[in-house]
Order: sequence, then structure tokens, then C-alpha cells
Amino acid sequence: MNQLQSLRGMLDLLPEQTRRWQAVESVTRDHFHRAGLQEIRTPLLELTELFARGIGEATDVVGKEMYTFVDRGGRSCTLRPEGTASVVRAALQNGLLSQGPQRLWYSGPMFRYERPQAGRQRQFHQVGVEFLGVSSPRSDAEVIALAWALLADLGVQGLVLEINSLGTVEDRKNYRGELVKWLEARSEKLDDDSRKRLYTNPLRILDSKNPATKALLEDSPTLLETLSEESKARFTELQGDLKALHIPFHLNPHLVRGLDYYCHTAFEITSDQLGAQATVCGGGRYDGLVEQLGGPSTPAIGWALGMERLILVLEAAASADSSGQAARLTAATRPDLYLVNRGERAERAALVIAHQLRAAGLVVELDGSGAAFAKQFKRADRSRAPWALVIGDDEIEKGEGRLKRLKGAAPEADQTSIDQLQPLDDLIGLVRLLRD
RNA sequence: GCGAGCGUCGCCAAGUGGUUAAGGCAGCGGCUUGUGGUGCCGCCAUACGGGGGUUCGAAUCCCCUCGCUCGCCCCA
Repeated sequence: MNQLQSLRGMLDLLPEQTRRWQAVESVTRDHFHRAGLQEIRTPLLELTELFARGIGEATDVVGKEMYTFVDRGGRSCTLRPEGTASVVRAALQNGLLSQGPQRLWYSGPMFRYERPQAGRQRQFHQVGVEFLGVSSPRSDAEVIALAWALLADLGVQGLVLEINSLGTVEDRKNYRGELVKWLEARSEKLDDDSRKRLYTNPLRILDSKNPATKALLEDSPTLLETLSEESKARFTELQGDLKALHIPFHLNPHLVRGLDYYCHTAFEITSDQLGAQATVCGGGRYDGLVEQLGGPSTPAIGWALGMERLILVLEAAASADSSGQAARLTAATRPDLYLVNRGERAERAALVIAHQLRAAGLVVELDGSGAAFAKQFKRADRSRAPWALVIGDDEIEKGEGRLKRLKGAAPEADQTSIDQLQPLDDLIGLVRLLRD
């Protein structure tokens, strides 16, 4: 077949899907609004250097997953693989930081050249929160609470919050040395991947999925033990805040973040509904990033949430509980009225009536097929509208449409007998009737 | 980048070497129903992701390629 296709890992969102996305987006927007966050929109395309410096040259994201090309002006450009670096760049470029702390959110597509699998696409979508210029552990708790409450608002079930502290750069350097020493002594027990990472990115070995390595790491020195007193105190403070907020969390000393800019608080919200890519939301503190991008030393914390994964858990929640919040959010909308019409004069009249009823605020689906009534009724039932207004030439003759109950109104009952005439020049009466 | 599984009509799906590739849904055309939503008839893949090969003969076997799915890696 020579049919043109979308690029690998780049998905179309069909109307049925888009509906769910819109529901999530509107809850999200409302939620952030109530928390006093402001939306920021940045370009999809940035100078490659922004991500190289922001995320870290050595990370896999920068090293092998970016969509990078040279533009006509000879600049190296990259489709953003995440949102934080862009937000920080925009804040710096526009002088936002000199206007006090910034509480920002964003959403939109991100691009990573990876092998697609469950919950992972090459073009994927994130919604994220970034607090710039706030250093108190209180803000860590607030940011986490924001994510937690949003997910709760969406009716998503069975989520687990895991937290860890990565400490300061200093703390991590100390720990890294200790961990490498400990692992070197046991390198014959490590899997191949982990052995390779021993010198490139030893901290990542901590969240290896290899069962043998996992078992080995049970007894390894942990980052938490190595933390400075100050870092420890900070982390304890955060835990107290979370308890005060009644947000349940698990301490996971093996939780590390993939991007270089994180320090102190790191957290992930995972779902057991997702297969291998279980993280719905991940984030942490990144006090060094603003400075690294050429700005003043500025503390910051944020998270990003994967839309595709969120939709997946939302759908799982909706099918598990058909009357819950998630199901309500993902439910198909139904028209108030389906207009069945056939015959030249009837079709014109139906067009006009549909137009008028819509102006009056009703959701009206107009059958434009001109097909046999039997076919139109089938479609009318499928639309799940509770009512059909039937207009044929007879009805035009009498000036009365026939209003019929559809299966969408009450599927179990036999609706074929309910049938009433409705004057076509009394649309107000019709609207009032349908509004009940 | 590595590994495994899979690719038959818009969707679901039968068919594992042998004449014209089931069926359902959707779509289109028509008949019918004396409570217009029922019922029925017809049309809808010279074609089995693409290309090569084996064979008298392939959707069915082999090779390559593309795509999808899941896992590793990585990450949201």
C-alpha cells in the first residue's frame, strides 16, 4: 500500500479520544487557576544548546533522543524534548524572575526519538508546573500537593507517590563515590547494563529493573544516609508537610531522576495500570538550572505529567467504575435532539429549525443524508439523543413535527409508542419541552 | 540502539499449499413493514502491508523490507 501514513510514534487524536483530552484539559486548567498559577506558552523549537546545557549533555535524552536539525540560517535547532528548560529560558529572557517568584504551568507536545511502546510515543504531551524563585520545603510540598489533588480531581485510582531526596551536588558527589566503591566490589553480580553505567551514571543503577541487581541493591548504602544534616532536615520538613496535607507517600531511596538538573526533592507518581512505563507524573527540585542557563542563582521546583499516560489510567478508572468521576469525564456527549428529515421541503425546513434550536442553546444533530427514515432512525438511536424530531413532507403539510422518544432516553423501555405532535412554528415550546 | 510477537475490506474477523478469499458491523442502493426505529434483497478485498524466492500451484513455506504491539534501554 502506498497510502501516506503519520510518522512512527506520532499519533492522531480522533474525535472520541480528543473528547477525553479536552475533559482532562479543562479540569487541569480550572485546577491551576484555583491554585493561582499562570499559564506560559513557549515555542516548540529551541536552540539545541538550551537543552544541551539545561538537561545535560551526558543524558540519554540529549545524547540520542532529540529531534535536531540545522535550519536554513545554519542554526542547530531542536524540537523540545521536555518543558522545563524552555520555561526557564523564557522566564530569563523576559525578565520574569526580577518580578518575584513565578508560579507557572504549561502544556503541549514534546518530542523524543524513542522506540514507541505502551504509554510512550515520539510526540507526547506533558502538562507541567514550575515554581521559580521559591526555596522553602513548603513549596516542594505545595507543588506535590498540586499534582496529587489534580489527579484526585480527575478520579484516577490506585496512584502511589514516591519521594526521595537527592541532596545537594556535594551530597551526591559523596554518595556517588561510596556507591561506586560498593558496587565495584560486587561488579560480578551486576547485569551488563548496570556494569556499563557504573562509570557513566552510577545513580541510575539504583532504579534498575533487573531482578538480580534489584536484590543486590537491597543492602547498598543509600543516598539518604549520606545526606548532610541540612539536606536531611529539609527532607524531614517536607515529609511533615505531606503528612499535614494527608497525602500518603512512600520513601524510595532508589528513586533518581534522569535529568541532570534535579537536586533535593525528587518524586514520582506511578500507576499499576500502565505496564512498563508506570510513571504518570515526575518531578523535583532543580535549584541549579536557572544559573546553568545563564541566570541568577534561583531555587526552583516543578513536575511534568504525561498526558498519554494520564489518559490511559483515566480510561482504566472509568471502566473499573462506570459511575465514578473518571467515567463522567470520559463520557460521550449526546445531542439533545436528533432531527430526522426527508423530502425536499422538509429538508429545508429541518435545516432552518436546526439552526434556530441551536441558537436557542440546544445541541441538535441534523441528519443530512436524505436517506430512508429507517436508516435515519438507526443513526438517531446511535447518537444517543433522547429525542428525535421527525419532519417529512406530511409533517410540513400539517405544520407539525413528530416528536419521538429514542432509545437514548431509556434503553430498557419500549419507546416506540411514545410519540407526539409538535407545532413547527412553536419552537420556544419545543425548547422548553426538551429542557426538562 | 537491542529483543519478542503480529500484519486478510473503514472496523472486528474466518481461512495454515489447491477451483470465484467466509461472516459480522459500518457504508451505499432498493423493497418491505397498515403503530416510519422491524424484516428482506443487492452492491462493497482479482485481493491477503510491500518486494523477491520456493512450488505445477501460496494469504498460507523461506528471505528482505516497511509498519504495528509489547519488553529492554530511557523517561512523563
